[in-house]
Amino acid sequence: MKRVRFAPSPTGNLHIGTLRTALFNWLFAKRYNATYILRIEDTDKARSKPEYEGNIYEGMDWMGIIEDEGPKKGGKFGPYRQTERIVDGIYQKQLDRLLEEKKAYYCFCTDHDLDGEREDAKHKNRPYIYSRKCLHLSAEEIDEKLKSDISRTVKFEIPDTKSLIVSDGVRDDIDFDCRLISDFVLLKSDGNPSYNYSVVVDDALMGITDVIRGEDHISNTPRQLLLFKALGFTPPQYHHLPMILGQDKSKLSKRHGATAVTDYENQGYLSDALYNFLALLGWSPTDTTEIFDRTSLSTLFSMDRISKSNAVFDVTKLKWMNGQYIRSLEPAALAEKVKPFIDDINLAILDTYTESDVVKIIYSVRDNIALLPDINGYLESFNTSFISFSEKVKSFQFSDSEKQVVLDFCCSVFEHSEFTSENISETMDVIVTKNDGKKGKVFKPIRKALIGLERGPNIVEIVSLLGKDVLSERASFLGKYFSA
RNA sequence: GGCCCUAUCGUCUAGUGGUUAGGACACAUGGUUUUCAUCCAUGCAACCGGAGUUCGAUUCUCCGUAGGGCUACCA
Repeated sequence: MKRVRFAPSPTGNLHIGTLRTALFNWLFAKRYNATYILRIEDTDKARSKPEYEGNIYEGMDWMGIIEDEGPKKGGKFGPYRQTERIVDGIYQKQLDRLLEEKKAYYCFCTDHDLDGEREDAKHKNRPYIYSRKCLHLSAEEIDEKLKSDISRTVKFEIPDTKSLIVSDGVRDDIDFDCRLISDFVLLKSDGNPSYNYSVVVDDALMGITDVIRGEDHISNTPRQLLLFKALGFTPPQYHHLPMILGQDKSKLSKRHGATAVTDYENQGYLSDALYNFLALLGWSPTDTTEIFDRTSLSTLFSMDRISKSNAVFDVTKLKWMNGQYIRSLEPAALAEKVKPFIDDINLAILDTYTESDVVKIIYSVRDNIALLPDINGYLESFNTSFISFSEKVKSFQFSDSEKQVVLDFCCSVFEHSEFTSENISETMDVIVTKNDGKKGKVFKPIRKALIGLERGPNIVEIVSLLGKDVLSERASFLGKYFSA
């Protein structure tokens, strides 16, 4: 059984790029029947915040990505939060082995020393490699320094290998020259494991078989692979995903506008749409289908169709896709999604209707909506307020023939005992026929006179929902107004 | 600077040693619609450059170029 993990660090709100990584891990799990693990990498004490971890859960929940094992869910390989694993001594235990086997060593160099070496390397146009000053310390020297309160780290000694092959599930084998890689920190001076160290220990101990992550981790991979070997664990298969870029083709970041998943939720995107859209950023099916439900995505997804090149995040297409999803929703489901985005003014309008009419109203304007809050621009037509209506009507000019059409309609429509769409439509048809089949000459004045607006959803729908009472109020007003 | 990855319409992408290089978004035009929107049709638009391999390269190789990533006691 394969095991994959999504390992975000709670140092900010869940990012769209991070979410994509989670999604691909999730899709991999669904497709290849793997266990999906959520691990919180919070070893950066300064930047990690509980509220960010909460934001991650919130985003995962919204997207419907549910972990099989994780901090909240538990599991046999826990704990799943790195700070808790530190307390359990998990990293220390492995570190002792490395120290014992002389694969790692204490380093007492100061920031100042290290910065100097780095500057020197830069000056000489050479890659920075740690001088290994501390590798050659005698046992006595080390003991003495360890007893003092002098700051120390533990570093990994990079083996002198010319060629280290990293196999990647997405691209060809990648060849690294280890002589160009500097010894790096395993244990930070604050006593916490570094990322490159903790990630290896955790992936190893949690039995991770496949690591699916962003391409920005490629250069970390040789270090991690070396650590796997030094610890005697079998490394996972790595798969490096292309990056998501902003419009200017640089790494997607805050300056590109909305990048937090919650931003998209708040703007009125449907999680289904984002899910579908993100899946298509770096993966493509064998045919030209673009709209997938979650189930078919889970079965169609495959690692061998992941692309290698970075992708620009195109909000315009996401917006289009959101519209597609909105239009595919059933009336009740659409109403439920839309309601939280309706503003107070429009809420007041809807309050004058029954629950089932509200659902019909919302459904009647679905073609005009790309983002959920767009609904607010289309509800005015259903305003039953007489004051607001009469004021709007007074701003229009009506010709005599237009007045006649409106009056005709008002007379005929009340012949129906019920205001169903069919009945209203039938009345309309009669009037259109009377006017030489010229629909424009009928629909436009009726909309202006009865609604007080020039645009809006289907007039037949509006009239049937407005109902008899409101319409008779308006009709009698128009009767007086037109003859005045 | 060093190391690594990548390169097809503006964007997301499909694809092949010989194709009219396909689809989607966007854009333009036309149609349907009472209007807006939706929907439908059509159009516009791409193989980064140079060598090499080959009868033939967008496709394979190399070299450039461009973009991206990493180069931390951040993850």
